[in-house]
Amino acid sequence: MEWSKILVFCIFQQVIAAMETQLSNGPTCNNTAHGSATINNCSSPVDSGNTEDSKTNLIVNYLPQNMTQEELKSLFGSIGEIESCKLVRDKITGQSLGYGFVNYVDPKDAEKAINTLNGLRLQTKTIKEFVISSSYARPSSASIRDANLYVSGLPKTMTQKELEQLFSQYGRIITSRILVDQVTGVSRGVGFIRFDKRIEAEEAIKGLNGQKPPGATEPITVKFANNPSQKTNQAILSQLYHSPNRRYPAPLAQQAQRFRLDNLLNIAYGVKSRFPPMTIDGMTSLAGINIPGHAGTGWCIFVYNLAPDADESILWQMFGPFGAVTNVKVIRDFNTNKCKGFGFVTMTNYDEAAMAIASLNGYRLGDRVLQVSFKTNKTHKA
DNA sequence: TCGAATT
Repeated sequence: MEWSKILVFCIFQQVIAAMETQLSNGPTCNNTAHGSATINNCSSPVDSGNTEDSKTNLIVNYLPQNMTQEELKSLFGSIGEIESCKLVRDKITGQSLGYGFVNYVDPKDAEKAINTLNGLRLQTKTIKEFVISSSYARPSSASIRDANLYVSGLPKTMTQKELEQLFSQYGRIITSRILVDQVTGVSRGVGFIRFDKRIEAEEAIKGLNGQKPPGATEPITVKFANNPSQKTNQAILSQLYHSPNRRYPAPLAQQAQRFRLDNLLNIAYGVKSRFPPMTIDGMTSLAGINIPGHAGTGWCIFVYNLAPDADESILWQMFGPFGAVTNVKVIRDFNTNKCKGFGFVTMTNYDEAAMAIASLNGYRLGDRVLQVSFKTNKTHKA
C-alpha cells in the first residue's frame, strides 16, 4: 500500500515533468504544475449496479486544467492495464472540464487506483490547488445529474464529517468537501456536497438553505453548484474582451499629488498641512477598540456607487496615490460577473486613508457620484 | 448601499 503510493508518486512526477516540458514547447497555456502526495481521506466507493464496468470504471475529478487525456492515461496506467480512458472536454471550446473516466481491464487495478491516487495533491504554480478524486463511476443516468451543491456561510469550525452528517438526512452523499485557506489551512466556510440523486439535492436545498446548523450563529446558503471549470472559462473570456488599461482620472492625480506635496513640505520645511498626520496609536487611545474600518491589518474603506463594469484596477488607481493600499475588492455577482455597486479598499495608514476618503467621497467617476467612508460593521451588533 | 468564496 505505502509502497505503491511511493511508486505512483514517482511516476506522477514524471507525468508532471512531461507536462512542463510540453508547456515550455507550446504557447497555449502558462499553467504549470508540480505534485505532492497526500493521504486518501475520501469516502468509500458507491456500488453501482451489476454491469461489468461497475468495478473497473472510475470517474476522476479535479484534474488540472492543462492535463491531457494522454497524461491522465499515463497517470492511471501506472497502476495497471487500461481498457479505455476519456478526458471530458467542453464541446465548443475544447477546454478540459476537469474530469474524466478511466476504465481498467482488471477490477483489482481499479480498486488499487482508488486507494493510491484518490486524494493525490496537485499544486500549480499559480497557487490553485487540485486534489484528484477518483471513485467508481456510477452508471450514466438523468437522475444523478445536477446533484451537486455549493454550500457557503459554514462555521469555520465545521468539519467535513459534520457537514456530511448535516446533509446525510436528505440522501446518499457521493462526495463532500470543505474548502480551506491555502496558507493557514483553516476552513473558508465554503464547501460542496454531491448527492446520489438530484431529488435529494433539491430536498437538501429546501431543508437547509437559510437555516442555522446546530450550534451555529449564522445561517448557511445551499444552492446548486456551478461546473468547476466554468469559472476559469469565464475568466479567460472576460480577459479577452476586457481591456486592462484604464485611463487615470486626471483630477484625482492632481489631488493626490497635492497631498504628497503637502506632506513633503511639512517634512522638509515644517509647513503645516490642512490634514495633520495622525497615528493609529493616537486614534486607538482616543477612540477605544471600536474604530470604524480598522480591521487590524489596516483601515478598511467602503466605496459605494461603482459602475457595473468597475474593476479592481480602478480602485488601485483611485486610492493608490494617497498612500499604501494593501487590498482592493470589487464585489460582484458570481453569475453575471458585474459589480454589485460597491467595493472595499484597505489602506495601511490612517492619515492616508482619511485623506483618500476626504478627497474621494463625492468624487464623480463617469456619471456616478461615489460615496466613500470607513467601512462599518453592519452585521450583527454586539 | 457595508464582503465573496465554485473542488
